[in-house]
Amino acid sequence: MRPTYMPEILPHREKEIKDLASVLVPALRGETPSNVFIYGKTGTGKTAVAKFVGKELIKKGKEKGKHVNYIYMNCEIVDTQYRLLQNIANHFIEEWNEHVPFTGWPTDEVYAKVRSMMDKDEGVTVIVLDEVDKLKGDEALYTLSRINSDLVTAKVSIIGISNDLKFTEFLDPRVKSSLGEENMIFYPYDAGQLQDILERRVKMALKFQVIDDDVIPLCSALAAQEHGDARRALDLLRVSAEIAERSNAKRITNRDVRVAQHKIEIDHITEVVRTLPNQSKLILFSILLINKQNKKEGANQMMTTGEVFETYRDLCKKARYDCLTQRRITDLVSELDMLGIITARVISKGRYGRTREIQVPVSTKDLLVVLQEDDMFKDLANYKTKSQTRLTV
DNA sequence: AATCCACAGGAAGATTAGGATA
DNA sequence: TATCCTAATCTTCCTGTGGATT
Repeated sequence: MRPTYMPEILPHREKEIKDLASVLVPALRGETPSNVFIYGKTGTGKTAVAKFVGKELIKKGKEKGKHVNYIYMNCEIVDTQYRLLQNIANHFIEEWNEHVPFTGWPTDEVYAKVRSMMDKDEGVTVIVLDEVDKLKGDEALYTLSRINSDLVTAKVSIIGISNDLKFTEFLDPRVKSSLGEENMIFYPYDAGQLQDILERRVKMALKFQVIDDDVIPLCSALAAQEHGDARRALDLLRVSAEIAERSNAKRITNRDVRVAQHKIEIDHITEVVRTLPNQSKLILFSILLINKQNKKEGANQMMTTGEVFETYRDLCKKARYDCLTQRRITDLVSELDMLGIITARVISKGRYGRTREIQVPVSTKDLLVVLQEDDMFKDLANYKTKSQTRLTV
């Protein structure tokens, strides 16, 4: 049930598979397939379909005695033009016993190498660029899109995959028209389809009857609410199973799913917090401190931008850290709000001004622990807010 | 109805980091 | 390696405002 597992059958994506296959089919006749652009939110099966069709293509190619190359690359990892070309070159290395080093060669020489290797290979090459929007600079795409005109015998077609619908808007028009010969959109799964996917997976992964009847519908419903993300649904089920297993339960129940969802959410927020820039961390730390103290005093659980800024400034002084202006804090606070770590909405307290009312919805303890992983907060752990010091003095 | 608090949040310019280029 | 460019970050200065209070 891990996200890396690639099933043999992709339920409810038959049409997409057929569409993509029919675009790529000319490759089996030795012709150049159109370039394709695939859009779709996360967990809608873009990558899975692309890989699946690729595998089929190679298989069918072997049957028919046609040689087809299929290169899959994730542009989040292979994110520069050089690495892209190098990766393509590497694909041919085994066959031709050539060698391209990780670094050192000028990019155009690698390009020339790729070209000559492809021509020697004489086949059709399908290049899949997953998450193309992560690629740095559109130069790389431009190079690839015009590679066909530089080739003599070989043929190349490109499949671009992105979850950003607006991605092509910022692209060079030439690249845009050449890449977007065919467009495909993957729509999110609905709750029923997710349920079906889960059921099939469960049959393979879990023993019979270890799962309560309402668990799968619940997982699918929760995931469907969240943009119909199949990966999310599977994660939910897997984590539920792990939770049930850990507590030595015989069956996975409804409650495990609820716990699992909470855990996934916490994990997600924790990860976001961990990768926050330092200034934002400091601000969050201030908010948490005030929150903690308010709770202790039984005061109401909200605070204003002014209070946060005051505490933040003191913390900066203590930690000998550069202090930003309140204007900037305003923006960073609303950024934290957008990330879903805190809730901040503008309210008016009438005569007493207009401010943001800031609240911390998730467990303060978890977040404090995460923040204190950072050395910066070691010294600040025992810091007391103004009003608290006043109390002790 | 008028006042006025405590900020929100826009505009424009300064500073800075990182990457490209010569 | 030095220099230039760009985007992101941050500051300064500013006007705007919802509604409890006067």
